[in-house]
Amino acid sequence: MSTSALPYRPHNHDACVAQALADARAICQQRNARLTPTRERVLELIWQSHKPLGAYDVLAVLTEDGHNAAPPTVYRALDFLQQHGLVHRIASLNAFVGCTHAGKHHNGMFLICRSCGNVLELTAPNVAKAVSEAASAEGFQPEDVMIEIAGLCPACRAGAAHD
Amino acid sequence: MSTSALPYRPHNHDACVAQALADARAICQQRNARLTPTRERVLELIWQSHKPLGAYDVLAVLTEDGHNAAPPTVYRALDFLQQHGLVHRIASLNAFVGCTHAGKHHNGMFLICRSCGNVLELTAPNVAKAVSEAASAEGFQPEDVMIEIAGLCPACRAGAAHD
DNA sequence: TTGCAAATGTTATAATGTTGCAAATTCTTC
DNA sequence: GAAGAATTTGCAACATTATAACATTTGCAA
Repeated sequence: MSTSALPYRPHNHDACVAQALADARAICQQRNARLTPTRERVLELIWQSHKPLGAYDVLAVLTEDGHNAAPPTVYRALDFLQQHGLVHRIASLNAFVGCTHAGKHHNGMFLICRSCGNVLELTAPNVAKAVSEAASAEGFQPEDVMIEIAGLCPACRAGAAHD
Repeated sequence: MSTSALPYRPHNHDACVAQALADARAICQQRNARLTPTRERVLELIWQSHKPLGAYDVLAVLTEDGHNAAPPTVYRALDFLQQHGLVHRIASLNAFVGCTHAGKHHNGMFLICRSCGNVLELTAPNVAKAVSEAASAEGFQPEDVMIEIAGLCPACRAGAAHD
């Protein structure tokens, strides 16, 4: 059992990844989308790291795997995974994280710890509502909402307290 | 008077730019920060465009100006302007816009029209509050909040209606 | 089994951003 | 005003992130 780089609540991360992959397979089957070996492997790699993973990080691992991969290989897989809501791109980091609410169409809100690098995805109805109201007040029709919050996670706050 | 690429409310854009520059000068003076000619020119260029401007777009204009500029020239100016709250970087576009609330420390919320490319900066207290509450509920200490909303601005919605 | 669409391989290149060091400029202090 | 410190700029090279274009292969269906 791997226990490093956990998000806020401790958990068995291998099981967590396995679950995510199983969910992804189910979602893709239901949609007649092909979760090919490369795509699945990329998803696995992203899930194994709770920290956002860059496209070239993924590429490096694929190369270690013996996979003869080039940037488009990775970006295509990532596009696919994004389209099906299986991963999110964190724009402020140029990196990707596994989606913890796979399948549902949603725009997560991301808490990004600047110290340990972990990212927590949240769905905050109040935030979504406030954003939607603010946009409406300007006559703006929102389609894609991106909320990324950098700061300190609980663990790192505690650590920083007794530096 | 230039009237193209206006944000949601019509205005005299030249005056708008001039005001932004005057404000910037005042802010920098007050802080003993040096708004050098290059920095000021970059700020001006960004303000002249209501659409976000990429670093290399800025660079191209500086080059036209006869300024012997390289990428670091632009990025350094942009860093300076960001640090003093005079411009914002829009992460989802890798581009920069003039800050409409210069001087005040704040995290704007950006409405980005996917059709015309204009960006409106908003301060929405309800959104800020909801975000802060959601983060607190997770024990997370927010430092930098980034909210970027892509969608359709009022003008483009109207246009799209009778396509 | 042929034909089509989707997915992948491959090469090259575009777009964005950074590092490191030297030269010039501005500010400070005497 | 001159010496020295600090900031800003010039400049070259390079690093990182992402895409374009086209050929090839694979999976699936008629």
